[in-house]
Parts: sequence; C-alpha cells; structure tokens
Amino acid sequence: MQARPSQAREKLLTSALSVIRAKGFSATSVDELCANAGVTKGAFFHHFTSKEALGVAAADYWSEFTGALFAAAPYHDLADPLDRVLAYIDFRRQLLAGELPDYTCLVGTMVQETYLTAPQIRDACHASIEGHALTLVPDIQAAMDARGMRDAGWTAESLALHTQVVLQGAFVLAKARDSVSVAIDSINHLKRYVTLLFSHPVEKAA
Amino acid sequence: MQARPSQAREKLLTSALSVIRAKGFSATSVDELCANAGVTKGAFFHHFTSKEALGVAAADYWSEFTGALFAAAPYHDLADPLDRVLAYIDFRRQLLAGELPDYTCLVGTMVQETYLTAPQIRDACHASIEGHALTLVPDIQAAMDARGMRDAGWTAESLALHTQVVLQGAFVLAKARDSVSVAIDSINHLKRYVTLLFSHPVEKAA
DNA sequence: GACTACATACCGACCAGTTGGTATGTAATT
DNA sequence: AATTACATACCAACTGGTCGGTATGTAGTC
Repeated sequence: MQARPSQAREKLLTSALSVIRAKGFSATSVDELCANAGVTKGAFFHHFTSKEALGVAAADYWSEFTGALFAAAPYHDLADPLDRVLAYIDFRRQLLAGELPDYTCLVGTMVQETYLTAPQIRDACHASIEGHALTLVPDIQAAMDARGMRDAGWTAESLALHTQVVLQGAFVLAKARDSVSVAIDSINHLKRYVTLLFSHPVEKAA
Repeated sequence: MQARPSQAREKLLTSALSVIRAKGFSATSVDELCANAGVTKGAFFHHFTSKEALGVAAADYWSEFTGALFAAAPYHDLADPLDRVLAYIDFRRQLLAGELPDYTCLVGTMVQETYLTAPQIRDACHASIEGHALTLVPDIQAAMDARGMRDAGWTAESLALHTQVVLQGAFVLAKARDSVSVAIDSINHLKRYVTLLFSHPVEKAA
C-alpha cells in the first residue's frame, strides 16, 4: 500500500509514550522526540501536521495499546462478575512494576497540560479514559443485578469512572512521593470499597 | 521592614496560581507570567532566581493559601471525629464551584510535569499534599479508636492519603470530560466508602 | 537636618540557544 | 512518471536568563 512501510511513524509514537510520560507534553520538544526515535524532523512533519497532531495520535496509540493489554488480561476468565471486577483491580495493582514513567498513564498526564489549550488532545485523552472505563460497566452492572441492587444511590458507570479516578489520583501522589506504595495503598482501599459495596445490605438513597 | 513592600512578588505568585493551573507549568512562560502580573522581567528575576524557583515558591504559596482556607473551614466545629471527616469531604465537594482552573489543585498539576525534571518543585508539591493530608489523620485515628478498630488492615494515614488520591484523580477526569459532575460522583463514592468503613463490623486483615 | 553609604525594588534592552514549522531535495517503490 | 518516505537546511518567533541602570527607601554620622 505504501512505497516504503512507514517505520518513522511507529518509532515516533513509541518514543512519545515514554518521553511524554517522563517529561510531560509541553516540555517534550519535537527535536527531542525525533532524536529519541532516531528519525529526522522531516520525517516527523511528514507524518504529523503539528506537534498537537502527534499528541492526538499518541493518545489514540495509547488507547490501542492499553485496549489490547486489558483485552488479553486474565481477569475476564472468572465466572462471577464481581470476581472479575475485583480481579481487574488486582490486575491494575500488578501493573505497578518498574519505574514511575513505565506504569503511569499517558493520557492522564497529557490531559492536565492540554485540557484548555489543545481541545483535540483533551478529547482524545477523554476517549481513552472513558473507553477503558466503559469496559467495566457490564460486569459491575451484572454484579448489581445479581444482588437486586436497584436503588443503590450510585450507577455502574459512576463506579467504573471512580476506579479510574482512584488510579489517576494514585499516579499523581506516586509522582509526588516518588514511591509506588501510596498507589498500592489506594488501590487496596478501592478494592475494599467495592467489596463493601457488594457485601453490605442495600441502603436507601438519601 | 522593607524599603518598599514588594508588590511584584505577590502579584507574580497570584498570577502563577491561575496561569499555571490553566496551562501547566512548562507551557507557562516567564514573559506570560510577567504580562499577566503587570510586572517586568527584571522584577521577576529580582525576586526569583529562576523559573524553577518560582515554581517552588508557587507551591509554597499554595500551601499557605490552602492551609488558611481549610483551617478556617467549618468542619472542625463538629463534636464527633467521624462527623468531622465526613464534613471535610462535603466541604471539598462544595469547593467545586466555578470554572475548572478555579477549583483544581496547583500542586497536583505541577507535580505531573516536574516530578522527574525538577525535584525541588516535586518536593514542594509533595510537602503541600502531604501536609494537608496529615491534618486529617488525628480525626480519622480518633474515629478508629472510638470504635476499637485496631487491626482494620489499613491505617489512618493511608485513608487520609486516599482522600487526596480521589480528589487528585477527580480533577484529572474532570479536565478530560470538561465537566465537574464526575468529580462530584467520585467524592460521593469516597464519602460512601468512609461511611461503610466505620459502619461495618471490623474484619480481620487477610 | 543635611550628608554619606548602602540596600531594596524595579526597569527594559539585550543575548544565545531553542522552539515549532517550512521549503526543497532525493531515493526507493509502484 | 507518479507517489511515498524520508533527509537536510533553514527560518522567524520565542525561550529563560543577564546586565547596566534608576528610583526610593533606611541607617548612621556629624
């Protein structure tokens, strides 16, 4: 389909994932990205019309990457929907290995810098987070239905988003403390919350 | 005590709070900061040795600002420690008014960009978050002690940090969605969690 | 209270290096 | 020959930061 298969684009996107997660989007220069990827500036602007366009493409690339990662994860194999949700949380905790830039979230980092100045990047980050969160909704809803939780005062979607809130916040505090332990603690709190939600008798919404 | 009271420094710090929260630290230039504050570049570098030094000063300024805000907040007046913790969460939810840059956290935004490249800023951000979280520990601990919760499997400090995790994460998702509602939902989940933690019979740690 | 000595607060022109982006060329594939 | 995928050279604007200078104060001395 192409004269030469595009290697530069892939290399630039791969570099973008690591460099932007380490330094942030604004502080990452096009030159630095090119150097890290081992390509020239001409190649960069051949594949991306602007730095902002690369940001959008990087967020999309991140969505594909994480989509494949979680689709192949083992937590889907469990029979009970609540077990799957809890195993998802365990899986997220297991992912916290290596150095900070290796396990933090690209789109969570980018959206903080760009939500006002680059709406297209913000939208791509939003789609990435939202898309991932929505994969949890069917299991949460099934667990609620199995227990006849109708008027719980919260929705499956809001709990799915809350898991992402905890994870994003955990990354922020992990960066501030330069330590993963606070993130692990918070994920444990999250798992305890979900367990309590489904073990407690249903309370009437206020 | 001084020849002329330094107006430029104060104006620069005030500007820094709003501009950095809107655009991020890296994307905020010294020139822009000066223009926003109505001072010259000479004044900037008279008061701050570098842009990074301003970042540190802004984080410290933020700590003072928020310290005064929460010290004067009404949730301290309640008699029961658990009520104080829950009222703190309510207070945080009430603060989510106005536009996004008005209620988001300066140090949470800054630390994401600087945790690897500017350790001094990271440390100042860390101190700000940590210092605030620690103000919650005595009330949480008192609530635990009142219920004889010894081996709960979590500590007062970890729960205090978890509240900050939820808040920071809520800001991230609010920016991504350009909507405050997801933040409110997550704070409600947090309050529900704390309520459940203290209403549930103590479980043995695994 | 006038003079000296000095400190602080601020100004704005200027600098070298970097920024995102462009214009033009070339080599391989179809 | 046309298209794609790069490479090289280059640019105007902007970056953080410097520097000489000025205006305005305070403190001590006489």
